[in-house]
Amino acid sequence: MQNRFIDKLGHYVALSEAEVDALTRATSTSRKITTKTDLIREGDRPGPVFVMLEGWAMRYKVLPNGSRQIMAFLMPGDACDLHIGLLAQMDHSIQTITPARVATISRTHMDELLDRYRGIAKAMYIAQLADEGTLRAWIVSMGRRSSIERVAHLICELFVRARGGDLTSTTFEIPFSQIILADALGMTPVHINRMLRELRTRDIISLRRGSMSVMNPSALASVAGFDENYLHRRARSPA
Amino acid sequence: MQNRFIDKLGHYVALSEAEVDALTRATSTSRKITTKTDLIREGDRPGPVFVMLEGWAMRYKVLPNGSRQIMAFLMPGDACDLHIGLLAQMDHSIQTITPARVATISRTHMDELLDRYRGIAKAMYIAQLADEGTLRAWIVSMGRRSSIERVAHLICELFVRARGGDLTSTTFEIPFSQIILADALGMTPVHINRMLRELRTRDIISLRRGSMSVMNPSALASVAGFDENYLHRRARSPA
DNA sequence: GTCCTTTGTTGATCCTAATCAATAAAATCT
DNA sequence: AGATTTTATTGATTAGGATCAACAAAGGAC
Repeated sequence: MQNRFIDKLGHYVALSEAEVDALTRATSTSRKITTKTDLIREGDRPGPVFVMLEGWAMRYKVLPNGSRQIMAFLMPGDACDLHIGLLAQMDHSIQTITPARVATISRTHMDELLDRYRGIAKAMYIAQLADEGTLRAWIVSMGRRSSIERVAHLICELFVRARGGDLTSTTFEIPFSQIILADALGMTPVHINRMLRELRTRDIISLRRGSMSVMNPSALASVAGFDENYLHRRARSPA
Repeated sequence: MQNRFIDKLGHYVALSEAEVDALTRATSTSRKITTKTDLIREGDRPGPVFVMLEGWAMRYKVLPNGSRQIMAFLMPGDACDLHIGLLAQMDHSIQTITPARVATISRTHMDELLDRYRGIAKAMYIAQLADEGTLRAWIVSMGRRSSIERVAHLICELFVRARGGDLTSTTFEIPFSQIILADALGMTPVHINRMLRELRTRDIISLRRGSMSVMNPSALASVAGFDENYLHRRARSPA
């Protein structure tokens, strides 16, 4: 057990000892970041690749009318786009949701790792494809699911991403305010509150201020119509 | 002027002659595909990379209740994910919307191109990042824009992607039925029809059965609140 | 050419979720 | 500790878009 990032990549691909070492070195220096801190802002020239070692963050955008839309959550083990450095400017911002510990890998160092270690490259490409699948799944949710299904689906997704696909395990805490949830799902905090109340009444989740826990994962998956295939937790078997 | 794929990559990165040659060879054999044909289906093991040379296609998913959500449009020059072959199974389907001509590049050939030609690799990574930006922009639209804004925003996006960023150019035809539009924007065909009527009444677009044309791009952009930065049409300048 | 299916169009009604509003309860600040 | 801000909660009302329905028009199939 190294760190959450190496764990996650190692889940996709069996990494060699040299690869684990290289990743360990690449993420050995990290910064503590306080909550609600922008790691990078829309319009900025992209810098290094960020790796979340502890804590949560979100990708988001604020529209001219002031409303905010969250487009992704980053949890421990997640990295932002590996080739991000190729872009002229960021099209969105990234901000911490909780206190966090973040490692950075420079663009040249990242390129070197991808070049030199096939296992790392493969694992990171799979991670990127899984992230894209997640974006598509959010589009499906926003377009074709009711509000309570959307809420349940997002919670399921986070649960599976954090727990490694085990929907049967015990409770799991998500450190989101209802405002965060609203801005991720394209709803109002008032309506989120009502949908959460409904799930709580059915003993599917429990709520504390600023966080919630899953009590009954299978009931939650049933409300959501959750199918986890888009998270691609099983890599392709060797042809 | 080779084909739309090479044009598009060449827009991101100045390709060497050898790179253009390699891409020309890689896309020299192509198939004609009739409209409404699945190129690949959800659950399938991913095959080669598809390159759209002519015609349009869409990524979509059908939910258990029968409703469909479209998550992306592919137009001439677009390719599906370059590392798609790494996944165990597709999490969505891809289907042609019009008659199309499609080239395929095998996984091993793709890897070879990325390995050998830095310009191709860079251009394709930028294209992939732009696709991700597009997915995020769709999430923003679905979450935080009104229905008429959503319609206008999608048309703007397609216009800019097809025209190379020139929002001032003349009319441009989009070969979508209103049903396609509805399934892309998470709305009903009835409501799409009303929003299109509104745009038509204002002389912003014109409609024919099965397609529409943009008459007044700047008025359209104004309705949409369109900011094209997410399409990343300008690559990073050399540091 | 005729039949049949798909797509487009409009009107009437309903319902989900937004908005408006007021209060409570934490959390953060100084 | 007290003041201020943020977050959660509930009720009342409104509105945007869905649903239901009916028909027209175009395109494909045979």
